[in-house]
Amino acid sequence: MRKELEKVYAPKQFEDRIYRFWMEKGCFRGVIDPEKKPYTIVIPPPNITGQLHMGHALDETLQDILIRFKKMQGYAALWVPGTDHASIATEAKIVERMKEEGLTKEDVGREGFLTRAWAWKEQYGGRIVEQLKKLGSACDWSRERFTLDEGCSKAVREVFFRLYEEGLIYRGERIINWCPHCCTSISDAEVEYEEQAGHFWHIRYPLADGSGSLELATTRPETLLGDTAVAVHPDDPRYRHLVGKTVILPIVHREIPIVADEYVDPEFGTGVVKITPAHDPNDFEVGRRHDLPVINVMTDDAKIVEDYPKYAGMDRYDARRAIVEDLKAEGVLGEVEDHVHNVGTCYRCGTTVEPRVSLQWFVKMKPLAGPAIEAVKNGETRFVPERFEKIYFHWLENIRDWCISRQLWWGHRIPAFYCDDCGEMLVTDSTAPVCPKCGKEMRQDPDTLDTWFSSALWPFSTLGWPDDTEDYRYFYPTDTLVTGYDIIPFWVMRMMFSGLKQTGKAPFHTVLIHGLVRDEQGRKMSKSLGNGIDPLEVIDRYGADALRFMLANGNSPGNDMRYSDDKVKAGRNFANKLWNAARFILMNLSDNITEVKLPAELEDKWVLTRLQRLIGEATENLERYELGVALSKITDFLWDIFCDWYIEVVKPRLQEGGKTAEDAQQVLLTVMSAALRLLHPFMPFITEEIWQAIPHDAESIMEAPWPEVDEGLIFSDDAASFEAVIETIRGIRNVRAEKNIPPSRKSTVYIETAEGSLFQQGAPFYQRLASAGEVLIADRFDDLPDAIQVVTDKAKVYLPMGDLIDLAAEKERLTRERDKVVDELKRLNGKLANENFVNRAPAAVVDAERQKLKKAEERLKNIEESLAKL
RNA sequence: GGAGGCAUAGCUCAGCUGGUUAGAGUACCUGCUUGACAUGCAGGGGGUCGAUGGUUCAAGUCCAUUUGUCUCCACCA
Repeated sequence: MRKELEKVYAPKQFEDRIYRFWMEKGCFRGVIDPEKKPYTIVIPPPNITGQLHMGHALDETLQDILIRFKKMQGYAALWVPGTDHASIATEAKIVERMKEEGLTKEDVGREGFLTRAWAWKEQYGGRIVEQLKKLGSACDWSRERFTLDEGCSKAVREVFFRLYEEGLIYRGERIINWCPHCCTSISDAEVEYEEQAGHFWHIRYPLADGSGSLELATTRPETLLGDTAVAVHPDDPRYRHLVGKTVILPIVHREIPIVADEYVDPEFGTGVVKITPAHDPNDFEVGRRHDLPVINVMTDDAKIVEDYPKYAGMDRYDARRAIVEDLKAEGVLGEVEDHVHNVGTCYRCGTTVEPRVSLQWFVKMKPLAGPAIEAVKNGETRFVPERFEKIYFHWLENIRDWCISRQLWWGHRIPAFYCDDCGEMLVTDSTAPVCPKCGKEMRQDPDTLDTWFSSALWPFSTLGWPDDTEDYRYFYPTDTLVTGYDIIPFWVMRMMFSGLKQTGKAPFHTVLIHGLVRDEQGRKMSKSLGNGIDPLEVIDRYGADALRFMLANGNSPGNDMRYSDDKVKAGRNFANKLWNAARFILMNLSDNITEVKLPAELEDKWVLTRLQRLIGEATENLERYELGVALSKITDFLWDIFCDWYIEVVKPRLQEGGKTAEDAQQVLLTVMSAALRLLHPFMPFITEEIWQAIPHDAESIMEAPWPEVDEGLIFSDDAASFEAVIETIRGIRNVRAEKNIPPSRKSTVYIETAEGSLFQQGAPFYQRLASAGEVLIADRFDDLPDAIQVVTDKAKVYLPMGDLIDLAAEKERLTRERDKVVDELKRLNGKLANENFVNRAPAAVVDAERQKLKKAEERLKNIEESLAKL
């Protein structure tokens, strides 16, 4: 059944309705079909704490374009949606909320806390999903997943067991990044560095034998409480003789050794370094090499521990001030320099990270990184654009073991159990194991896993792995992963090594990387700046299609883009244009019009030829992930070729009625139908709404086939002829505009040409499109009145306009044109006279130049003949 | 310290593996109640493609150097 189109393009009136229609029809469902090839994308699962922002909007739009395109191309397309439990972010939210009630985690206990967290998830976790729907995302919601659901949890445990069995997961005391605010360890990838102004305090450590002192410099004097050595370079002549002696640690007055270690740079500072293995990653390594004790001086929330009564309970910065004062009092403080250095901060809360030795679980990375590097090197997986492979390699080649335990409750609990009696440890799927050694009840590790541990399994855990499901067999490996460059190290890399390790296959063959959406001034959109643009507001004002247009148009892979209201408006305007073109066609469409088989007129052949070219090019661009290029070609075609030329040219035929009108209607329908389908991946709502209104086969445009090039509708010569007509019309418009002649003032048009039949076909258009009165065509006109002249390579056009004609000006204008053509001829002749060019350039290029030369020569001849008549 | 991006019309940006006289949107200027659309139509001005050098018959496109700018990584205590 055909529907009417409203007079005004008002996306709000149909976008939600159409989304429901798709849902009810099951258009988004990925259906296993052995006859088809699968095409799978898994969504980068947004955090349940999140709201849709422009970054999501871009990410989802790109995925949606690919899914819709592939589906129309006949693939069994599946887009798996879902959300991420986001352990730190969510836990922080819940803790915050409890704080308002005056409660802490400890007050409610683990069970109570998790109950609250799940309740929160039920209440708010669906928000972002609803927002994705507003965008038009063609996700298979029947397969929606959550990183903490039963299936994902099973996959997580399975991977944990496997890696543990192989010794790739281990528990140990290592130095890790600790966030004193979130009170948990975080991984290297979760640390962000920022420049901070600080100081460089010089401190003298007296030698134990009283023979003097060693001066060193530090940015963190408070850590001296945990110093267990000072180090110098083994070859440093200044200090070599002191190695093996001891110094007295100021304030604490502990005797600590002087060690020699290559790590020390003699050129930097005084060439002496205090070693605090518990609070600095490098010092930790030095400590291991020299078997130094590790003294932790801080609590979980970065306060000084009770072993140092004078500072106990002081926050690390207060302790710093106090210790500096005490050093001064002790007379060991030297120079204090200003110093700018980079400080690690928690990506979540911005708190300065405290490196800290602690007992954590780790994944051994080296054995996993190798295959992940290899898979990209050998092309099993490729990045678009390619340059991001470098970032990927860099991370994997320099990777350290991954700290996966988090001191949080919201997440996948580590399946390890300890016997408090005998110290036995057991990794098991059982929920209440007994100690295999002493038979006692065991206590489960209180920690949970890094959120990214479960995200890393997303491409296969969502498809049923570790079970051998139909989905997994058919849809895995997935095809394209779409994500921002900022999460390559967090996610892409980890999915790669996890997929390769667990499934033996790379989880996807292509990683399509996009950039950030910045604000109009080019700044990163952020909460603190308050410059974020809410995509939902934009959709509310302009429609989802306009927003999607803005995000896809003029954006190329890997590059950042700027949001701007004007760009969204451009999208809305284009939608409006398309809307009105469709309305125009519907107004003029007789019953039982079918798509064209044999185009009748020149303009029909032209527009169909251009359409075939568009189909070929847009398809190729899409296949190469050049989405923005494809969209702008489709837009240009619809607006310039179809609306501004074809529809205008064909209006008189539609008025006339009869066969010629029906022929035109067939072409209008053919072109509209194909162009709608080409545009559909980018602007799904409006294309569906129009699709429903025009005669159509498939019930939904989503089920319509992607257009293919029809060789039978390519008419190169006719198309070229029509271009000549267009050129002439443009020429007439130009001179009329130049002379400010109002359209109401018509003029007889004399066309002097050797190709009379061609221009005869174009004759009706001059009246409509070039304000022509009578049109006369001949090989030669004698005794023409004075006229304005338009000269192309195929014709001389005369516009006798009585009082408007200034012969001297005409002569000048034509002379200028002649000079231009002469210059061009000179250039072309020069090029073609160059033997190197003719011999070495491809024949096609040389031919094209010869064609140009011919055209220019014709044009020059015509101009000169015209001039002669003046 | 290392790596990379970007630099093209006033503004925002396309320009794929080098091949017309470098494009679009927007802004600007001039006309237009052209019965689909003023969210529009027609026309116009505006760029020595950051700089220098090189490769090539041919460079916005490839190479080197350089300037500005942004980002990522490392983090010398």
